[in-house]
Amino acid sequence: MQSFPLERDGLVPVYVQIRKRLLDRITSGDLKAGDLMPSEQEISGTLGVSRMTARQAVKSLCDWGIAYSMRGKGTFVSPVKLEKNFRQAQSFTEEMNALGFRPSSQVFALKAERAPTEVAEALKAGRNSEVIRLDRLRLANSKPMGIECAYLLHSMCPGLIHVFDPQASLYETLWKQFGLSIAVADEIVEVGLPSAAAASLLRISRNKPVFLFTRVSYARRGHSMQAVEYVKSTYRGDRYKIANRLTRAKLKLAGISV
Amino acid sequence: MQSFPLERDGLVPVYVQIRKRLLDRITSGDLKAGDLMPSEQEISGTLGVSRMTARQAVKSLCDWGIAYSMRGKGTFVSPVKLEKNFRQAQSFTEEMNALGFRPSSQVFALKAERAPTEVAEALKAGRNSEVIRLDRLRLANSKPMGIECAYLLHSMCPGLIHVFDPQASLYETLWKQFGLSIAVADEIVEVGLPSAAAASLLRISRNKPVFLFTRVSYARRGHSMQAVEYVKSTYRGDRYKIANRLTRAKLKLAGISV
DNA sequence: CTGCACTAGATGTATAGACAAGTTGATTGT
DNA sequence: ACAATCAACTTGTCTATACATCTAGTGCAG
Repeated sequence: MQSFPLERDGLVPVYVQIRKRLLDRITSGDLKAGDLMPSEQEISGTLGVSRMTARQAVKSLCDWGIAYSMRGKGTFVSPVKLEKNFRQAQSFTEEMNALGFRPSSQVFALKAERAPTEVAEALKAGRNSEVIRLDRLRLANSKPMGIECAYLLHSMCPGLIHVFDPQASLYETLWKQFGLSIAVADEIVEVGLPSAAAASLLRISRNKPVFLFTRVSYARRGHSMQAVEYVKSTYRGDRYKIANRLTRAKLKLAGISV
Repeated sequence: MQSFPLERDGLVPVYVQIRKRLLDRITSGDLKAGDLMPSEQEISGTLGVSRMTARQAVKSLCDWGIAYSMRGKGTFVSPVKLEKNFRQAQSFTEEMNALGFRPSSQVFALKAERAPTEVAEALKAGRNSEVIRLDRLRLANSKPMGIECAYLLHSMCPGLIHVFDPQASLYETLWKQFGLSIAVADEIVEVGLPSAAAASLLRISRNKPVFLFTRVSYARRGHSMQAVEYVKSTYRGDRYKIANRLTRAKLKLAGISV
């Protein structure tokens, strides 16, 4: 643990500073997988904070799966490596940037229309709700990766048609222009064969398997969680794969298995 | 909040009891999505616990995504429904049971062999490690769903070949016979076309797209996380889909995006 | 050498209090 | 009528303490 003093100016909570120091020791390799981390008492004494504050820092690392505690023994660094490319609710743009590819898009539809039944139901909107439809071919390093057909609730982002830059990230635009931050998304993944139009755009033959995604994204707006976006995507099977980390359900006592 | 007293016998922590009461109010519909939950002070006063204990109960609900807090306003029930069928690190058996199907298996290989290079690397075991290979056709309601080819470290489950019941759940056997509890698994999902053998077993033609899973499962044994199982699976694309819940990365301040 | 008791140290739980900071609505002064 | 202020209530952070429970080692009695 570095011993230079913590900042008590109230700008950054003390437990966040402690957590950052612990994370730095893990990412720098000073603390390796399976290593014993400093105990709560030790942190408390070294940095001059109460044990509960030290505990708050350690516990949040455990909540994130970066460490785990064993009663009576101590807290250890989790041996399962942290990998960046586990799919989060991030946009194609962010995902490709994280993987080191250069993302781009070709917009071939951007217009307002009545929500199809399937879309209206998924977004829990009225049958005749107006949506903005955005069809894009997605490319990484100029090679076609997939097609995305997005439906956005017009009421949540009025005027998107006029302010949207075809090369910009949709999620970034939603945030900067409309204050919408996509917090969670439910996604169904299926396999299939591409439609004739999709095969042509993706430059593959129609008998090549593809990923089919159906996604509903939710934004936190004030204190309500609002369905904002419905997307159907087709991605090339030879250029795309999904990495998932599966974790055992946490809840059994409570009767809900999350 | 029910007002009958909490049990202070130390068997069940007080904050777990409080959490259970809050969860009961949510699952029973007493508290609906978007509703304001009782404040920490209110819980503290009503149940006669300290505010920090009440807070611990509320915070764990927030950690699980069941509720969310806003400073100055209160804590609200999260509007996104809890669904049971989001893929966890559960076995085929558990998954099919949860979906209401009747799972079964046909074992067509169960033998000890030297780990192939790919398997040895994934399990972080020596080149000549002995593994147990278990090939199974998986069926739901007697219809073929997929093929799983599992490699298990022999050192972690010696004698599995003799005690394994072909109709039992592998994970259940690992737990009951060897004390191995699969805690986390990393999975790669790809799409492809089935091999001739796979197509025949799955009773599909070779041009039907399939899911290809590659999975490494880890068990917590003592205080170390040990790779135990390497599985390659082929699942029928017309009978299988994946439901994922994607959540925004929590960490930005700390410099790690989990 | 075996086995039991004890101890030091670790996390888990619980309490009581304090202050900071954000929200909301009522009150008060202009 | 309007605007600024204040009061009450919320969550967020931090401290100091206490006891429970589990682990691992030490040492002593047998």
